[in-house]
Amino acid sequence: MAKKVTIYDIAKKLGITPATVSYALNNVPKVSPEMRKKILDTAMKMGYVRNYTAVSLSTGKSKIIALLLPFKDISEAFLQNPFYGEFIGFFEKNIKKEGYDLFIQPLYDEKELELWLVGRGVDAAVVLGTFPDFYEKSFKNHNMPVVLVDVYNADNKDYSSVCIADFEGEFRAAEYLIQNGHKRIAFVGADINNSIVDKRRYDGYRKALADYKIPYDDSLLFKCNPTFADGVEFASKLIKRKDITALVCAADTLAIGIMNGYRMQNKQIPECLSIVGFDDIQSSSLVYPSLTTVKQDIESKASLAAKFLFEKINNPESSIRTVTMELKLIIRDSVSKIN
Amino acid sequence: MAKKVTIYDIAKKLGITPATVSYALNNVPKVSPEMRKKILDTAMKMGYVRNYTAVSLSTGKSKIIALLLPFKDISEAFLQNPFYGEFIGFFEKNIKKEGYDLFIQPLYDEKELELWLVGRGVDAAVVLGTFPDFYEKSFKNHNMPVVLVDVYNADNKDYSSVCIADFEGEFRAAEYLIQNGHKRIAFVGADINNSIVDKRRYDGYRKALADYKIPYDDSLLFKCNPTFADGVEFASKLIKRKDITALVCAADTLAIGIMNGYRMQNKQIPECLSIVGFDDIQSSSLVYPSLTTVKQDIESKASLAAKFLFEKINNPESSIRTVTMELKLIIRDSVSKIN
DNA sequence: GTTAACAAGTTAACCGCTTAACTTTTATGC
DNA sequence: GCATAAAAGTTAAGCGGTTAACTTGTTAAC
Repeated sequence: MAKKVTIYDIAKKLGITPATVSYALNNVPKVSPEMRKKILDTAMKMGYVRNYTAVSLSTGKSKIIALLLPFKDISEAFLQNPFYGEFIGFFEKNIKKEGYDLFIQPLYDEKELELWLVGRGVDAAVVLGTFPDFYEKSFKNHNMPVVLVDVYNADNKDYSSVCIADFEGEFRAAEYLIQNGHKRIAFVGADINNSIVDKRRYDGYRKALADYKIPYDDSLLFKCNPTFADGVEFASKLIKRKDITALVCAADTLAIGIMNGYRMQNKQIPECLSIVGFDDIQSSSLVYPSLTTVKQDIESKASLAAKFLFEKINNPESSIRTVTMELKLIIRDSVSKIN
Repeated sequence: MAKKVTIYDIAKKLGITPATVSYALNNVPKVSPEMRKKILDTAMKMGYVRNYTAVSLSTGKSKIIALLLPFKDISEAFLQNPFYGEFIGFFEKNIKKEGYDLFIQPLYDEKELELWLVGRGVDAAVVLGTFPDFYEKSFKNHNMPVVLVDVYNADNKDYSSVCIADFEGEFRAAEYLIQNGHKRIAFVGADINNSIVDKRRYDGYRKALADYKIPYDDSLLFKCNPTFADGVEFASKLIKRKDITALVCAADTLAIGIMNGYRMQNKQIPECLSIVGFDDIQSSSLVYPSLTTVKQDIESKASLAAKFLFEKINNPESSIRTVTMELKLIIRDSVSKIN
């Protein structure tokens, strides 16, 4: 094991105090330019590497940001929705620029969260998707800078947040179907009484129907888990509804599952059913027919989240910021024109 | 900010020394059962959380394992191949059981790696895919416990490793095409002079042709980046080769891209071209037709990697272990029978 | 009845770095 | 020519634990 070089070693070699070395390394203007240069040079020559553990203990700042995923298990996030992987990549780039490192963590119970925030001493947190009460309790407790992403608890006006225009996005999706001549358009998503996100999307869909005077009744609202497998199963239920010609889906994974279910029963898409997804996951352009869907700009989302978070880190008194990002309808081949 | 509770606070409240508290919390048998209970109880009551930073500085062990991805950018891994997300999830579960946390990091240059290993004080590392020289230099230098996953530098007999039976897997893929009557079978992958993995797969393919006395010539070997986009482009080149009836693909992403390219030119798969992929990514079962491919057991891979790593962590003198995992051919709909 | 061994604590140094407060030297102003 | 301030360092305490070495009171052994 190579002996680790400390600021003491550097100080001894130069016949000065560790304090001076520390000041030099931190660019504190208390060291003469010549001395600073000598220190930096010998530090480099000796292969000095700053010990973050010691820095962290001493300053109380770890330069670590925690990213909390809305799943019990990390891989669930990556498998269920490519969104997370992409977001994390962009977000990491943004915080690395500022000298921070990222700890990716799944949803904890209260005790484990405390263990993390306090035990590992993270400086700040990004919360994705879900914001349980015990998060807030812990965050408040430790006065933690936090930014929320895709979180819709209206009562959380205490944190900056960035989310997407679900309502407008789904409005456009439904509108597009209407413009293609569809009149019996269904909506499928998670339980809109529990999922705020899907409720927002549902509302956008309803608004489009209303604006264009397309009749709606509750038989057009379906509930289904947003997963591939559940979509496949749901398809066989939907196929029986001969009146429905188009479907607005709250998630691409679900849409792709449904398409698969139709194919299994030899029903063509979009001839038998026009379908619009939500998210624009990578598979959406790969499946056949490729999926028309509502897309969000993940890169901007990540950089906004980072920006808001650093505002809080650098100035705890800075004001709360909230942004709702625009969505874009990506037109592919899963919608047919009818007359 | 809630005042952090330390072992000093606990000690003061009980009129004892911090040392005793530390011993109690670490289950060192130097504290009477009654005292231990009192300590543990008040620790809990006061909301004590162990400060890992301090522990780390004091013991030199951080309880952090670094996972090094073969990309410059984290998101590349997650987007390019779902394998990484899955592996990480399983691996994390395994190390969490042992009280370790995971730091996911992209490929570094030398200086940044040192900064990590030494600066953050990680205890051990898992290396995925690529093992650059400077990794080895740093690891040797710091006597770091390391396990290699999918790394094929034959000269690295110093580290435990787990990899997959590329040769046998691709042999089976080619054999399956042969059994379905194909005679002109091409292979496409990354440059086999640079990618050891794809060379192994290519060799398996060649062996199958040889064993079954199927003629081979170099016009059957194609080079293409293993990405969706490159696959789409490559398809237009392949379509011109009327003699080729089947294709062995070194990656699913590539295979799916090629399938897409064929569809764009109105060529049916598997009628015009039978195709076998490699990896069994999630999309492979979603695309149409679903992709026949070679699948690996990621969960076992991750738990083996964790096991080998802990052997080294707990006993640096433990012997090097190497495992090559079996692969399974998943038969779906992308291969047709010809006579 | 003395000694040795043990149980249950305590003491204090250490991990590597930061930083407020202090000292010494040199420059500045009038 | 003298007070004042600035520049460049030094000193030492502190961050929150760990742990080897020491102390003290009991118990067991012969």
